[in-house]
Amino acid sequence: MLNQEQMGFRALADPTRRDILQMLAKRDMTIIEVAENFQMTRAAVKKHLLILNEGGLINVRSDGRTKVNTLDVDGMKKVFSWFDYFDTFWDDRLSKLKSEIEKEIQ
Amino acid sequence: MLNQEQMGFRALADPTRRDILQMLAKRDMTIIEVAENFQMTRAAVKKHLLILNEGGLINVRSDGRTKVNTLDVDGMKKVFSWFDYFDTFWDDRLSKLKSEIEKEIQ
DNA sequence: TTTACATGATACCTTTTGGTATCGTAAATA
DNA sequence: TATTTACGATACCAAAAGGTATCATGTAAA
Repeated sequence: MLNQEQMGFRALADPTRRDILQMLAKRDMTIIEVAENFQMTRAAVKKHLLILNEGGLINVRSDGRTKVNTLDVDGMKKVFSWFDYFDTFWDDRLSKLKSEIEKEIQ
Repeated sequence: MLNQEQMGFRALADPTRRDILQMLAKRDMTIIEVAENFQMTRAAVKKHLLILNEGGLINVRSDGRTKVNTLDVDGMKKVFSWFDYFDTFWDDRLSKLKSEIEKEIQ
């Protein structure tokens, strides 16, 4: 098995899966609800959900006979934080934040 | 051809390519210098550099008979900014950044 | 000019990926 | 009980990904 970081990035590599994440950011959804938004079969959607789960980007909660897919915010953060390595290059974003915070502090 | 966002995420999906990006964040490198850091052939590294270039994450500058690979900061930012969609979930990261910057300011 | 060097390009191979079709199962419900 | 309904699992397929081996090319240096 590959490491968590790799599984996370792998999960993000597919446009369908990125779309699913954005959908789950709005609200939790069953696999059927997710599949309604795509033209592929439910089986294909299921595979994407599996990969998202393996990447730690979503979780599944049981509710009776239905299963609800939810965004895993911590998993998302972990992938997101890979970019921290490049913080020195994000100057304008950082300085914007910085000036906002400076204002806030005063 | 696929869109730029997709090509960017595709480029980030491979661990070798993410390593290359981190190396180029430290300093510009020729393909030979990059290849010294891996056990695969130069041809394989070349393919990775191509995909990184197609994803807009690196640029290549000619210098005599050598070619120098450089990080494309703007391209990196574009992929990075995909995560903006999830800003509502990043609260604690923002506050962490905030406290770091506050320390810096003092 | 000749030779060495840095790089690119192509053919080929194996594994992974993204998809379909199909079958199986457990829980609501008529 | 019988039948939907929500879901999972598996076999299979075509295309893409990641790698090697090999050959070609342009530039620097002896």
